Parts: sequence; C-alpha cells; structure tokens
Amino acid sequence: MDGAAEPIGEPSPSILHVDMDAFFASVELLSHPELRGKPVIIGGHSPRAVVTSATYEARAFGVHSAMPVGAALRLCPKAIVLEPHMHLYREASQAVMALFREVTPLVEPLSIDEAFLDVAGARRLLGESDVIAARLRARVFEQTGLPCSVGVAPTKFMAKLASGRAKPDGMLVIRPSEVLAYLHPLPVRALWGVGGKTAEQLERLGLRTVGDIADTPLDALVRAVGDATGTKLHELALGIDPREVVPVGQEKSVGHERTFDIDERSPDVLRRELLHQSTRVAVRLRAAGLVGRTVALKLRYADFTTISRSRTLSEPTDLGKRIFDEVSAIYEAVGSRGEAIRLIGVRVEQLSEAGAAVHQPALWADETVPSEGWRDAERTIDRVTAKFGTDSVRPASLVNAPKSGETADRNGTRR
DNA sequence: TCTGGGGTCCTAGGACCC
DNA sequence: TCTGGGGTCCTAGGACCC
Repeated sequence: MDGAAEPIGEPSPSILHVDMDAFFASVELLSHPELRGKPVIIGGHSPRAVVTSATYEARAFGVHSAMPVGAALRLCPKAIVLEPHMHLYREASQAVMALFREVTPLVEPLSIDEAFLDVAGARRLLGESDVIAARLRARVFEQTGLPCSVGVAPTKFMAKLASGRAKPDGMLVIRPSEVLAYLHPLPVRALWGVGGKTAEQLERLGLRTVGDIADTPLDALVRAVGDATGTKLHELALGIDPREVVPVGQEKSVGHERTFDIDERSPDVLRRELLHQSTRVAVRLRAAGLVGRTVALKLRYADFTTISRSRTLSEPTDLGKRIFDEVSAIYEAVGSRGEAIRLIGVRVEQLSEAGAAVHQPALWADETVPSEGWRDAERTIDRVTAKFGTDSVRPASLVNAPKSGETADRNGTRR
C-alpha cells in the first residue's frame, strides 16, 4: 500500500468495475438504430426462450434477464424481440476488453460484458482513478458506440456494487471512509453470493440488512449458512475483501447443454445430441490446447428435476469420440430410456494443458481409447470449424463412426 | 408461451491410504 | 480384538452469477 504517499486526505480507491449497459441489446442497436428508444428484448423465439438482455425502455415495464420471453411480452406487449447473435457480442467484448487493457494490464474479465481493473499503478501516469474512469467511459463509447457504467472503490466487491448503482451510463466512486455507511443499510441480497435461498435462511435469523450481518457473531453465521459462505459474508459486510485483480486464469470446465422445445423421449435423438455436444466440447478443448479428465452428463426431466453423473478417466482427453463413448455409457447406465427429457448436456472437467500425454502410446494401445484414425478425423473437424464456426459441425459428421464396443483401426474404418 | 446456457464454488459422504 | 484421525480423491447435488 502506498497510501502514505498520497498528498492530502485518503488514498483514492484503485479498483474499477466496468459493466456494459444492457450489453447484448446495446450491440444489437448498433445495427438497428431505428429501434433506439424502444423496448427491445434479446431472447429468441423458441417456446422456452428466456430474456438474456433488455433495453432500459423494456425494463421500465418490469422485464428482466432470465424471465421467460412469454412473460416479458405479457408485461410489455410492444417489445421487439430479437434473436441473440453471440458472435457479435463476443467481438464487441474483445473490443472493449482491449480498451480496458490500454489503461492497465491488470484487467480481469468477469463475464462477456464486465471486468475489474486495478489502476493503482496507472494512476501515476493517468491521474486519479475517477479521472481514469471518466476517460475510459468516454473512450469506450467513442470507439464502440456502447455505453458502460463504472464503479470505483477500494475493493472488488465495493467496485461492483458501485457500478450497479451507477447504471445506466454513469459512474460512482466510493472512498474507503464511505464504505460502511454505504454498505450497511443495503438488504442482504446485495452481498455477493447471497441469492434467494441464502437470503431466506438469513431472514429466519432476523438478518435483513448488511449491517445486521456485520453485527452478527461469525459462528452464528457459519452455523446458519456453512463455513465458506458464512466467513465470506461476514467479511464482505465489514467491507473486507482481500481478493486481488488477477488477469485471466485457467478455465475449469467446458460444456454444452440444450433444452428441447418439446421434451424428448427418443434414445436415438438423445444419443445424437450427446454426439453433437461431445464433438463441440472437444473442438473447444483442442482450440484452447486443453485436455479434460472428468466427463459429466446432465439430464433434466420434464418435472425439472436435474441429475448429473460423472466419470473420471484414467487419462485426460480432447477427443470427441472418447467423450462421446464415455457420456453415452453413463447415459446407458442411468437407464432413463423412454422418460421425457427436457435438457441434456455434456461437460468436461479437471482440465489441464494438453501436453505429450495425449499422444502417449499407452493411450491408444488400449482398445477402448480412440486410435490415430480418430485423431485424423477430428483434425478435419477442427479445420472445418475454424473456417465455418462450431455450428457447422452437425452430428452427421460422426454418425458413421463405429458404435461403442467396436474399435476403429488406424484409418478410422471399422474392423 | 414457466423456468436458457455458459460457468464457478461449496458441501457432504464414501473410498482408500497411512 | 470392535476401532482413531488426517489427507486426498471422487461423486452428486445445489446455490449462485451473468
């Protein structure tokens, strides 16, 4: 800490949280200027679609993210519904993150549309953090046409809180001396990690505000909500948040899932979906240079009950064939044939960097593990997807694959 | 027009080892 | 010889976030 070096008063807070306003909707408005000022919802037209973003004009009617599109349209019948274009949002995201990195290399993306910046070092060159924040907001808008809000505070949590309060298209600075006065009147839901369930539990203890949490002994909190959550909440409520801004870490898992428009009962369709998802997961793993050791299947039934089953492999993999074999074996073992399935998904966990391990002879000496023929086939998939995008790979591209039980020889043909 | 899709983190129990 | 305790890995479920 170099607070002592500050000329007068308290040190200026050094953490910025930048949050794009109604991000997906704002990106769409760039190509649909005629819709500016109107209620616009991003959400898709399938019967089970939910709202992923909404303009403030739509929010004025009570529309918010995660709400079913149907419900949103009941609140705001005049809303214009646009299908999401994820590739556009990813591009816009990369553009704004690049602008953040012009300020400092200490940029930690939190999701596609928000990031933390630590400007402690940048202050020497660029001025006080509120000046940096104001300039950054202007620059983002100039360069991309997208509005954002910025919170400036001494900790990550307070910076995030501040950006939320600054929305839309604003900024808010919370100085160290102001933290507790700002924090304590807020409802417990304002704390990071407190959702509906935890709020209910806290309510039962008579805890309604962040100040109430700060006044509660730690052991009482831990008894109510568990060790980790209790400790975390107590600290946050006291304005303590030692987490540093860390530029990008290693991903922990890669997965795909799909909710069917109509619950699906056909094992053939479900297996085909698993093949498609396994292929896409593998493509993403290889593109990132990663391998995974645990394969998980997720199923959600018609009544919304959800189960997951996972298996850990003896060796990590980045092959769609291997992932598919494993996940379909899990699917068989669950034995939910003929039951109505609402959602099915594949996830690969325990990721590590792909090294020589994948090519070790021990791997494909074992007949249950894919041969070099498969690796060739999947290299072709990589070339296609690099050119035409991951959606270009349909299950058909692997449908002539040997069924599990059969093995492929080095050319990938059946024996 | 009931409840998406991408994730992270935590808890708890059991297996297994020393 | 009826029974301990610590550590790690694996699995399932659930809360939470954007």
